[in-house]
Formats: sequence, C-alpha cells, structure tokens
Amino acid sequence: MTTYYEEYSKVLVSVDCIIFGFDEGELKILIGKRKMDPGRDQWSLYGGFIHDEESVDDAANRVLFQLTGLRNIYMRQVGAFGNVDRDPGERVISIAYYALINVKDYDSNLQEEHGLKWVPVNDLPQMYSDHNTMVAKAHKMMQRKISHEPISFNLLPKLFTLTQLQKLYEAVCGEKVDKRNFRKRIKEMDFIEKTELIDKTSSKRGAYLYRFNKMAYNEDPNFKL
Amino acid sequence: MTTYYEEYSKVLVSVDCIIFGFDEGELKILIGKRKMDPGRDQWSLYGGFIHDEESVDDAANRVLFQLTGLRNIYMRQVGAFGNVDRDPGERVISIAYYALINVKDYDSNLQEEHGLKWVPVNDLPQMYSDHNTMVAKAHKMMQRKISHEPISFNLLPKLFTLTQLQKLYEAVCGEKVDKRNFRKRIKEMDFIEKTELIDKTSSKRGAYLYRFNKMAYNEDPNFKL
DNA sequence: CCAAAAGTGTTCCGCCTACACCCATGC
DNA sequence: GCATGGGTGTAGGCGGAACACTTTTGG
Repeated sequence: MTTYYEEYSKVLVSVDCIIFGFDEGELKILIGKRKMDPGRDQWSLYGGFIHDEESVDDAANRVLFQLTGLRNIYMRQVGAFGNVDRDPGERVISIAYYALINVKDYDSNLQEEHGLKWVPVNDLPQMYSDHNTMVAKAHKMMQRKISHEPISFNLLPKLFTLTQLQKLYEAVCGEKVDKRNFRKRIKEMDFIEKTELIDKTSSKRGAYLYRFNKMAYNEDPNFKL
Repeated sequence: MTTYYEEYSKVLVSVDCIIFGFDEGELKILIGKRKMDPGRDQWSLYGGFIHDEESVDDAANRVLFQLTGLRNIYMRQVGAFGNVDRDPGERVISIAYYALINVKDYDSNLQEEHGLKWVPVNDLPQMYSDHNTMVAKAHKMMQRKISHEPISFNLLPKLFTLTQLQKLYEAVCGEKVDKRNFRKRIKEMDFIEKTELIDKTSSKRGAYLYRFNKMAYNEDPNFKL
C-alpha cells in the first residue's frame, strides 16, 4: 500500500532539552560539548532524534531520562525551531523542551558520563546553532509562569526554607523582592505548609522547612507570587 | 558524501493554521471540509506540508498566503503536535500557528475556492485529528496576549470605533467589561489615536474612528487592557 | 559578645471597580 | 418624539509596595 502523502519529503526531527536547576543561588542549565560533527566541541543543549514509535513528548521524556535517570520530570514544550540552515549537517527541525529538576536529585555520575556542566543562565557561552535562542525563549516562558503556577517546587527539595524559595524566585526573575511582602503572599497559600522541621545548614538560628502540598493545591489552585 | 544522521528516520512535518477573524461580534476561525483521505469530509484546519527549502515559519506564511492572498499577517507559533497516531494515514508531526486577520480584507473568492467557512470559536464542530486541541491552545495563548500586547488591531480595519474594539476584547476573553473603564484605559494609551472621522454604519449618532499608531507604540510600548 | 540569617506588621498610595445619565441622530 | 448606540466622571475599597527592628545561636 502506498501512502497518500508520498509526494512530500520528510525531515529529521529532534528534541532539545533545556534543563533548569537551582544551585548556589543561581538558575543554571545543563550543557555539554557536542560530540559529533558538525559543530564538534561546541557548547550545546542535550538532545536526540525522534523515534518512529514515540510521540514528540515521549521523545523528550526519553532524552531527559537518558540524561538524568529521572522520571516524571516537570517538562513543557518551548516550541519548534525550523530554519532551513539551523543545522549545518542536514535539515533538522528541532522541538525544544524545558525541564525543571532539583539539582540534588541529579546523579552526578551521569553528569560525568555525558560530560555535562551546570552553567548560569545569565552567563552562557555561545552555543551550537540556535540553542541560545531556545534557552532565551524557555527562560522567558518560565519567568512568566513562575508567578502564576506552582512550578518552583520542581527546582527545590521536597522540604525547603522560605529563604530558599525566595532566592529561587529572585534568580528566575532577575530581581530582588521584599522579604516581608514575599512571606505575606506565601502565608495566603495554604498549600505551602510549614513543618515542624528546622534546617540549620544555612544559619545558626535555623529556619523552618516548608513543603508543597499538591493535593491541597488541587482543591484550591490559587497561586500568586 | 553520506550524512552523519543517516541512521535516524525522517518524518513528514506539516503546518496547520488557525485563522482568527472577528465578525458579527464573534471570534471565528476559518475551517473547511478535508479533501483527502484519510478523514475526507471531516472539518479541519487548513494546512500543508513543509518544503525542503523553506523554514517552518516560511511554510506557515506560504500556507496562509495560499489561503488568504495576504502577506505580512500577524502570526505566532502555537506549538508542535506529535502524537504517533495523530494522523491515521502516516506519521505526521504538525506545527500549529495562529494568525489574526481582518475579515474584510479577506477575499471571499478564495474562501469559496477552498470551501472554507467562518465558524465561531465557541461553537466548533468536532474536527479532524487533534485540531480541536490546537484551536483551544491557540485561543488560550491569544487570550493571554490580548491584554498585554496590541494584537487586537490585526483583527480590525485600520480605522475602528471604540465599541468595536471593546466588543472584540469581550469576544476574545469571553466576558463583558465596563464601557467607561475600558475607555479610560484606552485614553491612557497615546498610540491609540482618535481621528476626526466618524463611522455612522452602526449608529445614528455616529462614533469616532480610531487608529493604532505603530510608530508611537514602539516609542512607548505600554499596552494594558 | 558579635556576626549572620530568620522572622515579623503597619502605613500609604495608586489602581481597579462599580456605577447612571445625557447626547446626537435617523426614522 | 422615541429608539438606538455613543459618550462621559467620581467615589470607595482593595491590594501591592515601601519600610526596620528583634530573635536566635554558633563560634
């Protein structure tokens, strides 16, 4: 049986992943040196080609799993990038995704293995092809989202202090916010729960640890930072 | 010379266009009956396959031009849709775009020729494949945008009345707004200029016609509705 | 005892919302 | 003269922004 579309030509389609992590008070992404031609040794996002039997979202999840060993990562599509000459080797259309992970969950053996490096978003090198554009767009999308949806928690440990949460917010948005106002807003969100646990790693006095209660959020999903 | 990617398989990539128009006080889109198998005679967005020598954006522009005869249409990418079985004929990844046009600029001969119909967004039929999903996402994206960026004007004639602008806004957002408050906000945007011209087609008294001054907007791009 | 981070309330201003009546004209 | 859509201002309340000091404890 011949297909009805046979007169049209096909192209390679890849996914590229922008993996955000929050580390040392900075928003960073995982990048590596490209291991194939063309563009060998240029800084690059991690990506992969789409297989026949998987959806585009599945491909992104597969690539993320290869890279991080983690499943059920928070992930959103950034968009399709399809300039003709964006890949010097051959026509490739790439669909970019961004993912949010907690740096501590990340197996650093895998990092070694893939030769990857955490680099601050605000201090990226020139990267292969249009990868800088992809990152810029992903970052902007995430900035918009972080004030309206509870996505911050994907970048933090299950238990976190309010200072951590605030620093993260500041790092993503690129501006400082007032501590008291920030905490006032947090208090209004019942699904951000104070525990009795105290973290003493970052201060002598210690800070209460909080947790995000997803169930509670689903019942009353009003998030505003 | 062999290519370095040859071990990966290629897929068909198409673009699908969600063409928004504002007509009779409603937000509508252009859809037609599909003219090929599979899915013949199902309602469908208008689309086309990507050619070798054009970028994805160019493909979308080409398809839009075929369809409307218009160039320089306002157009934004909605995203890539890539479920394995989204097209029953063969694996096709589709990249959706939405476009905003002024219904009056649109050549209705072309509409006849392509067998297209303006259908209210809130009253869409079941469509082919995942096209309803695409429309829903496009609509949501546009709703978010219309309050922060001056995109409304793409859906209106060059000269428009404030009532038209308000009705458009209400149609896109799906809720009524207060006339005086709406006009107050308009007054604060100097780039929405009152002309001395009066439109008498929709009232006996007549209403002042306004125009969007793009130059003025670029100098002071503060848009808020 | 000192340094370093955690924690906590109040005031003020600006913006957004709610709201109702007169105007101009064609028929 | 009346029906139809066009056009206009104000008052009150709410939410966001600015702002500084006390607490705890390890060293």
